[in-house]
Amino acid sequence: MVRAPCCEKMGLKKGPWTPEEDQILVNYIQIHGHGNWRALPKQAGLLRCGKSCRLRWTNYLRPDIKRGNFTREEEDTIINLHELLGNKWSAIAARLPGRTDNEIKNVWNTHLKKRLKHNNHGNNRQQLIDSPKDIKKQQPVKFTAPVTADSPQQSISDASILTTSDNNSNSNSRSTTFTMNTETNEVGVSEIDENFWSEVLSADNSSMTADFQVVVDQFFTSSLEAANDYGSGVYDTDSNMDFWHDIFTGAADLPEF
DNA sequence: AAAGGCACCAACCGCACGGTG
DNA sequence: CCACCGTGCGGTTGGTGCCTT
Repeated sequence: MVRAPCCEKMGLKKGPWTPEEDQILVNYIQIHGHGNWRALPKQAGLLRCGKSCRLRWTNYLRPDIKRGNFTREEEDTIINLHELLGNKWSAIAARLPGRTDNEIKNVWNTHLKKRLKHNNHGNNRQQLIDSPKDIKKQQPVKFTAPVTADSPQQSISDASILTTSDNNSNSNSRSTTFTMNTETNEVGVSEIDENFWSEVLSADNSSMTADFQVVVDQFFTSSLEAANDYGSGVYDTDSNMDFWHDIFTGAADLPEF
């Protein structure tokens, strides 16, 4: 038994939105907020399902949407993030203010995939970009490194738990925990799995300590630079990963940036 | 000028997940 | 524990306009 699409109810409109419908939706949300999406169309007087309203608002009508073509810089960011995260469009969009996941997905499918194919014809790295999930099939990397600052000699043969805590406040102490799994891709390079990147990059900043936010931001910047360098053969993935692993686990201090 | 092919992108669909009663 | 509901996400579709023949 297949669930009927929500818009198949009698009288609900599908397809492109008219300017009048847009205006009704914008006016309603500006006054009342969106609250419950399912109840919204009825309250606003729209013959649409809640899902359609939410999509129209988040992908097109939201005031903070950036319109117009993507800059080269934005495209490069998408390419690098896609290399890190795979098809996690919402996580990528979280790093591109004003751009929606849908928009990024469209740009990737229509422009960037072709551009990469053209630029990296016959290159092993391109296989990885086309099918990032292949990484999961690889054997885990076996290496010994500190797990936490508290137990620096522990082995992390397959996974590690990273914890940082706010040292500045005992009473309001918080911690943020991420799980890091490492794998080897098809060209023999050690990589940290995409779920880790997804968790870190899409994490709610308010739940992180200030110190950890610095680490994440610097890690992100470094990863982008590294990804840029990789194409020219300069990037040493293994040493880069070891470096950041030590920073994350407290085995090394965060250097001056 | 007309027809067919192609590219683009807004919108839809199905699924997964978290919250709640 | 379970069912239901609301929401978010990623994959896909279909309409439109441009380009080529």
